[in-house]
Amino acid sequence: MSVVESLSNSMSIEVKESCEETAQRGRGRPRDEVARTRILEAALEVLQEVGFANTTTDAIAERAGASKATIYRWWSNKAAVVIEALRKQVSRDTPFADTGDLVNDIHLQLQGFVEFLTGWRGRVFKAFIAAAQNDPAFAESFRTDWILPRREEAKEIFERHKERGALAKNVDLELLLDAMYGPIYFRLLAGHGRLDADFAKSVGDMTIRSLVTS
Amino acid sequence: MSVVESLSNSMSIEVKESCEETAQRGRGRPRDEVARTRILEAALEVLQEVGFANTTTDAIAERAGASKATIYRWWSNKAAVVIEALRKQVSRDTPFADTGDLVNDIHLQLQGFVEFLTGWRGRVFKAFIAAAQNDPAFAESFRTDWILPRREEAKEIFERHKERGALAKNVDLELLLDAMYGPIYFRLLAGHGRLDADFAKSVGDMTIRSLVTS
Amino acid sequence: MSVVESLSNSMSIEVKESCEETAQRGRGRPRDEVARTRILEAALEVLQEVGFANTTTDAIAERAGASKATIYRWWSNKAAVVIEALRKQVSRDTPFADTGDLVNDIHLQLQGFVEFLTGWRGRVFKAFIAAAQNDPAFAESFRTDWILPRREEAKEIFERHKERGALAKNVDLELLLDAMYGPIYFRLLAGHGRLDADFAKSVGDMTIRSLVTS
Amino acid sequence: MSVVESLSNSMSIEVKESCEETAQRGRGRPRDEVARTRILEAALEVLQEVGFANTTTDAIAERAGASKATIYRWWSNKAAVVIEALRKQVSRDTPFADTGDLVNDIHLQLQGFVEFLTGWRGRVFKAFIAAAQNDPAFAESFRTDWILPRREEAKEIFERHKERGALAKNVDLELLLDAMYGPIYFRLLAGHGRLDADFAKSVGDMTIRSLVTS
DNA sequence: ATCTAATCGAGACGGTACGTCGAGTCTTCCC
DNA sequence: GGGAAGACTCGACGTACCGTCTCGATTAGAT
Repeated sequence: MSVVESLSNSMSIEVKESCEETAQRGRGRPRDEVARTRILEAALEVLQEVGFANTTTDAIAERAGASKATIYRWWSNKAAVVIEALRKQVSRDTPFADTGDLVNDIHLQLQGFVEFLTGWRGRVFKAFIAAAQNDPAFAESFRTDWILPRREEAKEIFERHKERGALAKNVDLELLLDAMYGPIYFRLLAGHGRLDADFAKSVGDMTIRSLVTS
Repeated sequence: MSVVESLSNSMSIEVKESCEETAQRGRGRPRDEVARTRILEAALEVLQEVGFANTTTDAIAERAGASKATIYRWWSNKAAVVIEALRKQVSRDTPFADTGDLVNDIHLQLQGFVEFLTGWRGRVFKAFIAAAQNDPAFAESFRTDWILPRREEAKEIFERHKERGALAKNVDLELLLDAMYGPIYFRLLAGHGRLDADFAKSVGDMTIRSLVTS
Repeated sequence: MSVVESLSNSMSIEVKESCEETAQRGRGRPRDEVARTRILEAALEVLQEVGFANTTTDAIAERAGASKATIYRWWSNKAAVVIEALRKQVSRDTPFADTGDLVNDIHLQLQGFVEFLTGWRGRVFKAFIAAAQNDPAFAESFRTDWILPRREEAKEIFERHKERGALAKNVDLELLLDAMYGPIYFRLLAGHGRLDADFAKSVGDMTIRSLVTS
Repeated sequence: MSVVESLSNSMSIEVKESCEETAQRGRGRPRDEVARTRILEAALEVLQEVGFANTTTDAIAERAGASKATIYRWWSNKAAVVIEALRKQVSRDTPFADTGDLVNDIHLQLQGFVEFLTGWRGRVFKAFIAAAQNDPAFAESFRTDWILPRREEAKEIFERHKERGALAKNVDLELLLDAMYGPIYFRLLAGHGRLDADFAKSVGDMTIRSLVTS
């Protein structure tokens, strides 16, 4: 069983497909957008079923009813296909809780995130993070499109808690968010312990304790 | 089959056998500990030079002056060798701090870990985590040969702090460790913020605050 | 899976496709007949230089400028390649005589076979037979890829002699072939007597005598 | 599944074990003759069960309750052990038939030989012949100890038939014997057709036909 | 109504690494 | 010093996957 797959994806991945590209269409047969879609769907299915390491381009091609040549014509390598497939799936989860009560917000948010990770989206999300470790361009996208917007959303809410006095002004929000999410990411990726509602509760409690004393 | 090897954290080539090791020594030629050490060292060198993805068992074997068969006799696959090699080095270069002072221990440990992650070993470590997400066998090795032994090491020290009364008896050590390491893993993998001594200090402070109130 | 390939005894690199070959040509890149030829030639060269026991698939692949995968796509194992390579050469250098005269055909064929066995290919052939005794898979290849095709070739010619009336209809061709080749195999393997043109002549004479009276 | 095993047995095989060797016994523990016997018996058993190609020294050692070192101390390689083990088993079969009637003698002899080959001794005999192809020393022994004595025996009987006038004086007995045994050896080793009483009968008939007309 | 060029499915190809297996050697302890 | 146990080096095996390539068949815009 092969373990490594991330050879030379240091180069940027061509994913952008702007609509106006059809304008410059030359003479020949136009790109088959159906095939493209089938390939991405197939990639996601295979990925979910067997994991990244056991995902082969042959398997994707076969399931998509496409040929490997078609895959490699449009994506530079296996990782690029899978990553583009993942990108669409990991887009949205529940918005940050905003009940007006700090303790409640934290607990609800952690509960929701753990729920999101438990289930098939968790598997995909793990693959998503893994992919980001191997490809700088994808890592950038991971931060910009996923991590940062969600942190901004959370920080806005925490800012309101600060204004209400529920949260001390001098609390480092970056650190607070790391304290909340870090342990959950850790268990997700290292798998050394259960990742369930109880754990979410404990992490929330601990986070809150570290705040109250400050 | 994974190779559990939490017997001796001795840093050198000592063939010294502790009492319980003589028990399992039957007849026949004993395991060549020198070869074992050479293999781990070679793995580390290859890892450093060509990166995780380009590390091959043949290269390790050749550099170690050992045969592939010997590698596969003692480690279930390439991943296991590489993981153990790196973990050994960490245990050696960054043993869990044991100064007798809880606060100090936590800070020192986090400083050491962040330092470890800054540099080429950090890149390798990220590759490990990525690989673990993709391949169940690798994930198992990663947990068994890296995560769990390190945690055991830390928990023993915390247990002593509990006995001394520096730490409340009812503290959940698993949770404590997640609180310490989680934020660091998070920044390592998501890259949304700096991963330096200051951050380590902040995480340590926060962890300790959450303990004092409990 | 053994590769039956009794289609074209063409001695060169012709990619010419006969009528029934187009039938099995589906879509996709067609088999590279040049590579196939190169592999068989390389096998023969390696065989000659280092002997059967020291012939490796890697060596054949490298010399042929092919990949091992290609070899194993078309031949079930090393033995099959080597057997086919040698058999092809024999069919080419020593095609079954077809002069129209039965007596002549038999004598020429036995002369050619004895000549073949005298020299390096005789040594290789002995190694083949030895290997066939020890390994069922090899034995199967040896029968399918060597013995049977050669016998079919001969039987076709004998059938024509039957139609011309030179050979009685009730002659058992299997037995006839055993009578011709058996004594030669016997001396080759047991080495109890000379294996030369005189012997071939004598065996031919004796075989013919046994036919005339029948 | 490995096919080849005959690497470097071109060197002569040390088998001689004269009884007076015990006289020159030195200081240490004397050779364990029981172990030697066990090894040879084990070799024969393994050989019969799995064939030469699948016979491993480990398997022999394990079954014999011996160690590989002991095997290699007394035999130069795997072939040497197996050959010595075989040598004793293939020693005797039925003596050449001598009924006074030439036709009868030939048929009886061929029947007996085919019977001998059918059954477990046939398997061993095949391995015996195969071994002779790879080792000159063993080939010599095969000829001297097995082939030639039996041919002499047969020739004596045929000489008496000549004196009685049942056989023409000018018949080449060597050739006659090759005609009788060759086809049987051929089928035994190439396995392209049945090797049974019917075949023996046919070969006998054919041999006799070739004689009568001469 | 062709011609021409880009695209598609299929699948063979060179290459690289994998993990396994067997041969024959060596090292320890036991007798 | 022989023998059992078993770890070691060496080298070939056959497999798997990657990314490239070459076919014949499609599919439009250009001529």
